[in-house]
This record gives sequence, C-alpha cells and structure tokens, in this order.
Amino acid sequence: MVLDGSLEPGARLRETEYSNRLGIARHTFRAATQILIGEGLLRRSPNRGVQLAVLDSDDITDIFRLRAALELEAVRLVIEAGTELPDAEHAVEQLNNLPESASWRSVVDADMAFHRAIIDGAGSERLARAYDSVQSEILLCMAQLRPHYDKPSQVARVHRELLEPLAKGDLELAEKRFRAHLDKATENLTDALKAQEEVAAGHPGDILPQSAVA
Amino acid sequence: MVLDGSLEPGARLRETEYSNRLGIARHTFRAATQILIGEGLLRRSPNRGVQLAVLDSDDITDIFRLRAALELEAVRLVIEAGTELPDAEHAVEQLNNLPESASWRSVVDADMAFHRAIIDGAGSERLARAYDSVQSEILLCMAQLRPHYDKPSQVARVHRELLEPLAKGDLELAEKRFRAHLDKATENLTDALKAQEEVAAGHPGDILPQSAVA
DNA sequence: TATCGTCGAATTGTGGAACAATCTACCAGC
DNA sequence: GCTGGTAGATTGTTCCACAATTCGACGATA
Repeated sequence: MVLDGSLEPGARLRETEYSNRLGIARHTFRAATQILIGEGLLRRSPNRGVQLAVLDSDDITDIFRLRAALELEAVRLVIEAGTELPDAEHAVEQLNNLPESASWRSVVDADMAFHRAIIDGAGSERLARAYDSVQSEILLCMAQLRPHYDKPSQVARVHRELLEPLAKGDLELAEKRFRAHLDKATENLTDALKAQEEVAAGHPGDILPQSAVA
Repeated sequence: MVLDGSLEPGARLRETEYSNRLGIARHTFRAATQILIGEGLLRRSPNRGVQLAVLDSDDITDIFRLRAALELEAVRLVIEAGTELPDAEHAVEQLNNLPESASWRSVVDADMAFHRAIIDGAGSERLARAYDSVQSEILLCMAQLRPHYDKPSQVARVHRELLEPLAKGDLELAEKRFRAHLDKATENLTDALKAQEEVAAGHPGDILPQSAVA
C-alpha cells in the first residue's frame, strides 16, 4: 500500500484502523510499521503514531545524492574488479524490446533492475542494504509523483551509454555519465513535484490523491 | 549492551530471558530488537530469534567500503559548498590535548566525532542516516575487537592532515588521504580480528568473551 | 468575536496471558 | 551409527487491559 500510491503522502496510519482493515493484531501492525520506518518510508513521532513520509524537493535532491554516492562507489568497485554485468545488459535489452506504448510501470521496473544490477555487481552486502533503503524511497517518489518518462528506446539508449564505460573500464567517463544521468532524474522528479504542487495550489494545505495527477 | 562489548558476538538473545532481565514486556523487547535489526546490529532468522551480529573480516572490509563511499561523498559536498567544519577541528584539538595515557574510549570518541562532523557538514539527512548505521556497526567492531590505537598525538596529526585539503578545497588530495586513512583502519581491524581468532584457535568453534581478549 | 483553558474521547505505548507453529534436543528402535 | 519420533523450548501472533499523551470540542472570559 505504501509503495503503490494508494495512500496519500503524509497520511496518518492509525493502528486500530489499519490493523482491523488488514485483519492483523495491533502489535503485528506496529512491528510491520517499525520495519518500514527503518527503510525510511514511514515516520514515527512519539505518541502521534506513524505517517507516510512526505517528500519535498529537498528530500528528492537528498535521496538522489545518496543514491549517487552508492551507485558511484558500486561503479568504482565493478570497474576495479572487472565484473561482468549480465543483469544490467539484460535490463537494457529489455528496455530496447519494449514497445513505445509500454506501460509506465514496465519501464520503471527495467530502469530499476539496471541500477540494481550494478549495485549487486559490486558484491557489497552493506552497499546493497543501503541501496535497498534509497530504492524504497525512490519507489515512493515514483508512486507519488509519476514523473515523465522518455520512450523506452530512448531510455535504453541512455542506459547503454552508462554501461559502455563500465565495460571499457573508464572510471572517469562512467562517473561523469552516471552523475549526469542521476542529475537528470533528480530534475525530472523535482519538476513533477512542482507540477503537482501547482495543481494542488487551488486546494491549499490539501494534498491530492494519486488519481488526480496520474 | 550490544555496543559496550558485554555480549559475545553471535550471542542469541532469547525473548523471555532478556525481557525479564530488562524488566520489560516481551513485545517491547521485540520492538527494541527490531530497531537494532534495522541498524544492522542484530540479525533475525525466522522462528529462530535474534542474534548479535558476528563480524568476519569480509564484513569489516565491507563496512569500511560503505563508510568510505559515504565519507567521500560528504567530503565532496563539503568542498563544493565550502562548508566550515568547526566540530571536526574541535575534535582534532581534543585529540591533541589528550594525554598519552588517555583511555582507549576517549580516543575512539574523538575519532568518531571527527568523522561524524564531516558527515554532518555535508548537510544531507539521508547520508547522515546511512552513516548512523555504519557507525553503529563500527562501534560494534570496536567493542568486539579492541583494535590497536596509536598515541593520541599521532591520531591528531593524521586527522589534521585529513582536514587540510578540505580547507584548501583540494578534492583530489582529500579523497586520496581519506581512502588511505580508511584503508589503514580496515587493516587495523582485520589484524585485530585475526589476532583474536588465533587466541580462540585453541577452542575451535568457541568464541571468547570480551574479557578474555581485552 | 476571538482567544484561552478545560475536559472528555481517541490514540499510542506498554504490559500480561494465551496459543499455534516451529525449532531443538533427547531418546528409542532399527 | 543412523533414523524417526516425541517432548520441551522458543518464536510469532492474537486478544485484552490500562496508563500516558494527544486531539478536539466546548464553554468561559476579555
């Protein structure tokens, strides 16, 4: 529910309400929320329960800053070790084979799989764990903002260009391209956020449900 | 208890035992462990409860790899923004003022404070959160391994050398020095681990309590 | 009318008991 | 010695209870 956009950003998750709705005990619900809090998807304030995280443009910048740090370290490790990345190449292939009319979701999935493959290629358990957390937040962003996506072929091309310097072992170029790519993504998301805020401007203090901006 | 070395690495934390000992309910203990699991200090296997993490030399390398990624990104951000780091300088000063006979703990604290100050200086909430997690693991390492530490004046000197390129805005030199420093720390810890394992070799499969190696 | 304080309801945080599912250790039998 | 089963321990979850805190409505006062 948190990640599929069916909850409004900032929504308060009352324990009795949600434990009843999900058919689980209140304790169990609390345990579940605790895990999500650890992943940064929910926030808890003492005696005031948990809320779905609200992401402003600073948060987006921040998420992608950490994402950049992690991915670039992964890139460094992959190049140093000369690791092959079949999963990443597979993801590019998949993007390339998607029809222009492909669903938003399938493009996002392939995109995510590509970046995930690079992290996994680095072979660092903790890098991967930290990336789990940012990836969750990115998914939350995506679910809430539904940013613009280029055509699959375009996305495929960009990602192939990311992979190129990795295969050649050119760290400097790889770093440059990844930073550019991630900066672009940040821009896309902040733009989407700005657009959403403008739509919501007519209802000050009110946050539109997903359906209103999709 | 997890961080002060009073628990053996790999120790299983039985719910009834510890909730009784701590005078809290089993539910409350479970909630507490869930938080520590999120920080990577405890591990949970389904139906087998939680254990204190056991860190082998691969884990140490891995922890410091992530640490390096985070600190270097922080360094980058600090240099880009030209941020002043009074807390870091204060930590160096503190190290410098410590007597040669200073307690192990006080050196560790000042060392930690120095690196923390750089992370905080970057002004990224999520970088700081990710660093919290590795810092906890580092503390766990330290508590379990008690690695060798140089004299405070020596430690102060090394850290002043880290700060230097930050003030001058020399990213390349900063990166080089930080990597060298962190690689050295990794080596220290893996050496300490190896030494501990050799001591424990007489008791195969057995892990010595802290007191036996301190 | 607007602001403030008070009180009651709702909600969270924690405790306690219970029970099914699972794991562990021990024991008997082959 | 290995296998299978059985009993006890442990975890995961549920239900109920209650103190502490917060939220919200109401009414008093300026």
